Amino acid sequence: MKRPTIADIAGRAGVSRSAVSFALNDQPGVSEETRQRVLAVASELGWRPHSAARALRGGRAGAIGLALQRPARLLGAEPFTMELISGLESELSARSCGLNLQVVEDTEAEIATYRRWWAEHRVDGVIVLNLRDDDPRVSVLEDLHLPAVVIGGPAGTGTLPSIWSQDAAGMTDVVEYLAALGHRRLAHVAGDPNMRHIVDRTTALHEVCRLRGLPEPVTVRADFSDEESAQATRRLLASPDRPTAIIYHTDLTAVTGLEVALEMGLSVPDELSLVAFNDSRLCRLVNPKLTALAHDIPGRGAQAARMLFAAIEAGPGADSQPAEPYRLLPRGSTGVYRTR
Amino acid sequence: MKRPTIADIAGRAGVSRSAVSFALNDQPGVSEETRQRVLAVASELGWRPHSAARALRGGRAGAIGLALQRPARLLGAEPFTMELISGLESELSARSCGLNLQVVEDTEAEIATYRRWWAEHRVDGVIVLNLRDDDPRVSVLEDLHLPAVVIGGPAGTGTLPSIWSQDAAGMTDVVEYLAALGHRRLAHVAGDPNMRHIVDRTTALHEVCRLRGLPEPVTVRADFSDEESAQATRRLLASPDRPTAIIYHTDLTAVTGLEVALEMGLSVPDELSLVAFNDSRLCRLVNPKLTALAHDIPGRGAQAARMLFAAIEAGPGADSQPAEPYRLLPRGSTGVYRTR
DNA sequence: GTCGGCGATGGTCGGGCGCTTCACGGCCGT
DNA sequence: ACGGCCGTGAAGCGCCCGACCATCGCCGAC
Repeated sequence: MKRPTIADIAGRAGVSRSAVSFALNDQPGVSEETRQRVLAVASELGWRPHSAARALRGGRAGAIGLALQRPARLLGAEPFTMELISGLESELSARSCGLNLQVVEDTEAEIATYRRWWAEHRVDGVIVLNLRDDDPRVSVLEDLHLPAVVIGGPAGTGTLPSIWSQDAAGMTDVVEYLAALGHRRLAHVAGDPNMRHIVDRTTALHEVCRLRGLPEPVTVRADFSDEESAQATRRLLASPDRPTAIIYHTDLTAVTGLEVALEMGLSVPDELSLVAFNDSRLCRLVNPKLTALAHDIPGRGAQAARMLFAAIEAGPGADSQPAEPYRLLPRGSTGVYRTR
Repeated sequence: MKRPTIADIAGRAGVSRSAVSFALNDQPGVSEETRQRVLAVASELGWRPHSAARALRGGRAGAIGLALQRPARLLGAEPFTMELISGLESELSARSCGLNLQVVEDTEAEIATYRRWWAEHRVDGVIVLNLRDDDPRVSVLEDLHLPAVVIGGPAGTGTLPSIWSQDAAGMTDVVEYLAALGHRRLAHVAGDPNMRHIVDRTTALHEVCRLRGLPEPVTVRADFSDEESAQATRRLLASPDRPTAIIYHTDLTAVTGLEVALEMGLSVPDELSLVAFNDSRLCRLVNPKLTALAHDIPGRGAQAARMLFAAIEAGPGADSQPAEPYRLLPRGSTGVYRTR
């Protein structure tokens, strides 16, 4: 079984290759009758354009790239990535555009991947995750003129359009909700403090606490591993003036935190309230169910894809957009603080 | 910034384009000295082969395909996919081969994707997941002569090589372990009974129970959703001769089952033992921790990638291989059955 | 009334994207 | 003179598109 080419179609339809090309691309220059004949032959032969030939001709690669920078064994644990991908795909498949995935070790490798994709003409644009302060990826992508959409921001993305999750607003909602429940000593188990969204949240947390006259909150770092999160929680809860509410930067860390709290004999939510950024089934699987800040990740993926297509077609200079705000979903893990 | 081509290198190095090509591809026909000069210029210019031009020339597309057939919102919940991908990538990136991802609705769409990938020359081969009985994907891939490796099997994969997880052996281990703990009434919360591995497990379960003189086990179906799994568990536990041990087909369904059991006031493991196929952090997050059948999913991904490369290079007719066997990891959710 | 010119229509031709590779051709040593 | 060794030229992968060309109908000039 051989792949048909336009030459095959041209032969069968009794016209030149150019005529076939015009007909298949809805270009003027062929009569309606010829066009129909060509289309009929093409579909009969099951013709599809050879993506490499198109790309070589100077057209699109017909794919976008996504580099994932996470330790391999942790990628699976968080639903975020797959949800984002499924959102991306919903837009991509509508335009029959492929998705190129690459798992990379670190930022350096990620940049190398972008250069490679660019030099090899493999992708028409990329989606950038987890923006950091002074992120070197931004200027590389600008230099390469490789269309890109950053998820994160809005500051620090240079000329690249971005989708910024409203992390400060989300954190503000949480703090006000907890304050309304009577909580005063808050703690924050955060991720990598180089991440833009972590900074935004931390800043907002301290800001709101100050405004409302709450004591200075504690922010501790714990990345994705169970151990770090468990240990961070253990330390927070063992401290003399232990917090009455803890906000976690992911669902996974929050669930781990909950286990630790229960292990230490604390009653949730009577003695300790817990909130997770990122909602997922995980939050509903545990007991009590976790109060969470939910956002529509597939929706954000779709939005990113649409923006990327716009950037690919229209060139740089597109506008950044806010993502849908977080929705606070109160569940069993938060409640009025009861002094004993 | 323009991408350099071999013509640019040829100009700078003062040789012909063919000489450059020979030098860059370790082909004979250029002197060592020229080769070094060319390589130096190439790396100075940051040259990389234009993947489309190579592919057009008749070479490889330099990418493999993975079609994921799952409802979008469920894809994220299970770590399986991402772990598999990270395993694939570990081999792919070593050969600087890309991964094309496509989320599809159903088998029909998946087949259409294979045809498209084939016709568009987009991938050199594909990985096929979740083999079913009389799987129509197999014959399509055979007809297209598109190299493929099936994860699942070994039966029913036609001429395609496969990696077969030893599901029957895994199930046998579990049953014997449970029997040794004194359990006699077993139940099995399984997934889609069209899936090959589900059939293998179910068959093995019934077989072993028969051999050991245990009563006929119950198999009920529950796919990936929380509700189905919860309901299946509830029904099993409400039946007059309720099982003393339940085996779940995924970590996620098992965790849901555990929640239901605790909700119904059963003590785990004293009154009910639970086992999950597929280990993950989820199993360790809950209390008691779940006994699980673990297997190395990234390892399997890597194995699949290696087999696919072999199939791409050597043509069809490669051998199927067993995957690493499941390892039974006894944890807190299983124990001796205590009659009350 | 006839005829050249002209635009529109519907098509063909061929080059070239970047790369590989086959066929050949100098040049040297034997 | 002849066989390596190095190196060049050119073709061609499949597709797109700018350049070109034939035909025809229409119009105005004579």
